[in-house]
Amino acid sequence: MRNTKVIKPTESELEILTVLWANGEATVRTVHEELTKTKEAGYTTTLKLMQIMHEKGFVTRNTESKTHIYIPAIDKQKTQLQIVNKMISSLFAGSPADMVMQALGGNNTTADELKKIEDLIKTLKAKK
Amino acid sequence: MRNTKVIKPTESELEILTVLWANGEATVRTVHEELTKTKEAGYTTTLKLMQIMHEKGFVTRNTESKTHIYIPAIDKQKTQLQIVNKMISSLFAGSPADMVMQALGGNNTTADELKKIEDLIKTLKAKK
DNA sequence: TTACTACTACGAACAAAGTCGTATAATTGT
DNA sequence: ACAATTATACGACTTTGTTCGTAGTAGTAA
Repeated sequence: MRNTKVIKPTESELEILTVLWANGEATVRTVHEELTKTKEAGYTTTLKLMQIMHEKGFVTRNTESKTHIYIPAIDKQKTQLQIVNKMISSLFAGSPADMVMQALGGNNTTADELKKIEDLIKTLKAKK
Repeated sequence: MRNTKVIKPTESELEILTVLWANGEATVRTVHEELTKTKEAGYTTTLKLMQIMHEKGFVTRNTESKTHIYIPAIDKQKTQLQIVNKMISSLFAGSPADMVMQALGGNNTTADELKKIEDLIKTLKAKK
């Protein structure tokens, strides 16, 4: 049961996925309008990116009606995890603790958030 | 005092910087041997990348002897923080805790690492 | 029907990153 | 001195990501 298929969305693809994850599904038009709130982009550029994502298997789509509906095909958590892990290995010499320290040290993390992490660590330690 | 020069090393450049940061300074040979512990790469490829990094100002180098010595020219902490923060905002809706949970949720964290993070949290909580 | 609008498909152009071969020069060992 | 080794420099090529124009088609309104 190898579940180690490497998924590597690009920066732009990630932006699109974020919209799809938030909406469950969306048309190119919807995604495009969401994206252009933040940055410039031509409609056909967004379209093309989404078509490529379809080829890569990052999304599926319903083509019954003329206007296609896109659905994310890769898992949000799993994708996030892969990206974080990659960053840990390329930027933090493989030490999650080092990255966490940057993340927590550099931001004003609320006491509430710290508590959540603490609990998580307790759970993880219990599993060992 | 705007210190917002955007530094965006590529994936490969980050790997090289990590070696330089760890060693303080290094020759191409040293960096290359370190990299090839993890992945395939030709020597001249590493060399070229480091030359480009020099052009970009990511490193300086001492060319007194034939074998050049490369020195990181951008700050480790600052670079890491910048990249981590960008990821937190673009992929984790601005919540460091969410990202940390992803990072730790992967089963590759040792008990030792967990301990370090636990200590860090204690320290942070004490500061509040 | 005809014109208009909204959509998809697709190729071309471009840019950035990474890879590598080759020329050449300095250094080392015999 | 000469061959072997170890460097740098640099151009060319490949791959990947991104952007966009254009053609064609389906639906819509007059």
